[in-house]
Amino acid sequence: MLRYSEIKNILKSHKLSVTVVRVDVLEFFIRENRALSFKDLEDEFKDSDRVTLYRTLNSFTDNGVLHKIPDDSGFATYGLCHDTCSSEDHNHDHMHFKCNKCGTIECLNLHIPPVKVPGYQVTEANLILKGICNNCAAA
Amino acid sequence: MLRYSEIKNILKSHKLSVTVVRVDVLEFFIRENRALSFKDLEDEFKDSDRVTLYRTLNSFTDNGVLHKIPDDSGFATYGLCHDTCSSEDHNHDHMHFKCNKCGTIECLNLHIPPVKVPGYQVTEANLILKGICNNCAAA
DNA sequence: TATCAAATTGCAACAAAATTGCATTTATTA
DNA sequence: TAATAAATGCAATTTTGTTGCAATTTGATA
Repeated sequence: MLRYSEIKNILKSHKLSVTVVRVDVLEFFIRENRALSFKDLEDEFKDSDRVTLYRTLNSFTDNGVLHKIPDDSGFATYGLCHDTCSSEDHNHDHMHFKCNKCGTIECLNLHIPPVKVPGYQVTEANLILKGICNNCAAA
Repeated sequence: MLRYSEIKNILKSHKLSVTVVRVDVLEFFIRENRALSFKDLEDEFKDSDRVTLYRTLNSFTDNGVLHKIPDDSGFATYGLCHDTCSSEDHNHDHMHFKCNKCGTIECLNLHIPPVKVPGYQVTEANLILKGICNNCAAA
C-alpha cells in the first residue's frame, strides 16, 4: 500500500494539484497494477461525477502520469507511466498484454525492439500482445 | 483501378452478397490503399445512411474483408485483409504505421517477429508504429 | 426471366459515450 | 488567512453507435 505522501509527490512532480479525486484515482491505479478503462473508474468511484473522472484521466494523460493504450475494442485503457514521463516527454517502449480470458490489460516489463522501415521515420512503437496471461494460464 | 467483376469476386469469396454500397465501400478501400475510419466513409458516401456504413464495416470485419486496427485516438480504423482471411480465420501479423504529419494509417508489408513472454501464451500481436511516413518524409 | 425467400438498406427512435459552460467548492500561493 | 487559480458537480449538449421495422434489393430456382 502506497503512502499518501508518496502519491502526493507523484502528482506534484507532474505539476498536478493534489485533490481528493486525483489521489484516489492514482492510488487505485497503483493498487490494481494493471491498465484501467473509464468504466473501471466509474465502477470504483460511484460517488464521483463521470465528468470529473473523464477530466482526471485526461489531465493524468496530458501530464505524463498515465498513457493511453491502443485497443481495438473501442474502449481506451490507461496505464501508469514511468517516473520519467512528463507532459514534455512521454516515453513508452514497453509491450502491453491483453488477456482474452480475464480481459486484463497490463504493461509488460519488456522493451519493444527498435523497428526500422525504409523511407519512414519511426519515433514510437506500440506493441499489444493477446492471448492468455500468466494468471489464467496457471489456473 | 479495379474492375467491378474483381470486387464482386472478393465479396462473394467472403460470403457477402453483392450490393451497391458494399461494392462502393470496398472499391474505396482498395483505391485509397490505406486504413480508413468510419469518418472517412461518412465523408466519402454522404448519401448513404450512417447505419448502413456502420453495418458495412461490421460485416466486412466479421467476414474477413477488413481488420480493425487498434488506435489510441479512440477512433478505430479499418484495413484490408489478405486474400486468405475469412470469417473463420483472421490472420494478421503485419505492422501498421500511423503518420503524425498527414494522419494516414497504413498496413506495412512487414511481419511482426514472434514474441515470447515467460508464463504467457501469446496468440496474437499488434504493432503500431508512429512517426513520419515515406510520403511526408520525402516532401 | 419471373417469382419468392432472405438479406440489405434507410429511416426513426433510442442508448451510450464524451464534451462544454457555468456556478460552487477546493487547493495553492503569498 | 486572504486572494487567486484550479478542480468539481450539475445540467445540457454533442457525438458515436445501436435497434426495430418497413421498403427495397439480392440471390436462388423454377
